[in-house]
Amino acid sequence: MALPEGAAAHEFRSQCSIARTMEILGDRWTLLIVRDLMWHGKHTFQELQTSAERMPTNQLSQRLKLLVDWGLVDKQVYQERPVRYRYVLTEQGRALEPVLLQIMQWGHKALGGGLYDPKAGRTVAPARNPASVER
Amino acid sequence: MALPEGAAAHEFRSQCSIARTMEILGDRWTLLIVRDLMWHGKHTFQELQTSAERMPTNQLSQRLKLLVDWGLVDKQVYQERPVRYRYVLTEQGRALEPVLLQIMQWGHKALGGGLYDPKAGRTVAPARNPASVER
DNA sequence: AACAGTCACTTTCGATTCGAAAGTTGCTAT
DNA sequence: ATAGCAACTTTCGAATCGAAAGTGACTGTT
Repeated sequence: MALPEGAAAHEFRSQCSIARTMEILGDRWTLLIVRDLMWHGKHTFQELQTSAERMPTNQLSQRLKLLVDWGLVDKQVYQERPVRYRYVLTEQGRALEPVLLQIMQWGHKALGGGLYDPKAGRTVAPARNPASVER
Repeated sequence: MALPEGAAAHEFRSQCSIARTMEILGDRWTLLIVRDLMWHGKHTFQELQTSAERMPTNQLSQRLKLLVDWGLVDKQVYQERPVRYRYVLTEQGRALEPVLLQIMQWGHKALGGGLYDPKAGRTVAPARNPASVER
């Protein structure tokens, strides 16, 4: 099976799995898109951009394109006339769930962020105010 | 116990633990510093900057400052005259190990990166050429 | 037929950040 | 005096970011 275009063309700067991953996911937005696709039932451009963090639309557009190129996301037409698109995680993309979970755990403990339970589909521990975060 | 300065002053853009974490670790370099401090015995500025990925020294300097501000890294003087510094992970910093491990797993499977075993202190699966990465 | 609305983007542009290289500081060693 | 090293800092052009406005294809309403 062939690589997605974006991936095939790319020369990684190092052998390290972590470095390689950071070349794809190492920015403020990309993992938030993955989070919304994975857990929050957001699948259209509209839904993704009206998400909590209000990412700029040009960034969303670019990131989605990259995620598709890397084979983490699939872009499907779910309606013709007018044509509308739905973004869905591929198997590769879904494989990021343990990464998201670990990051969430850390962000919860260290930064007082909320804790979401994917199985229950709801937040099980609300975020604390940054000012009250203790070490 | 008080928050580290950088953290106390900061207003997160969202409640989400993942979004908060990405505000700190969401760039190409920061996690690589954490990786080197955690697993590869690199603790001085010199050691960190001659690491595989050759990060620019101004970035290294900035990132280290932020990591110290966030309380993930401790900067210690290990030698006076001339004064020399050693960077060490705090407990918060060490708590990132499961995150690193999951990212490594994903980067190995999805991008053909190498697999390092922290307990054994060595690479247990070498990186594959990007061109040969299969899905 | 004209006009408002929706979705999915793209364009623009000033501000910020990045990265490569060179420069600085404080000290030791010859 | 000169060279060398560690740990940065400065410089500066290039790349990227973010906020806002604009575009195009269509539908639904008057």
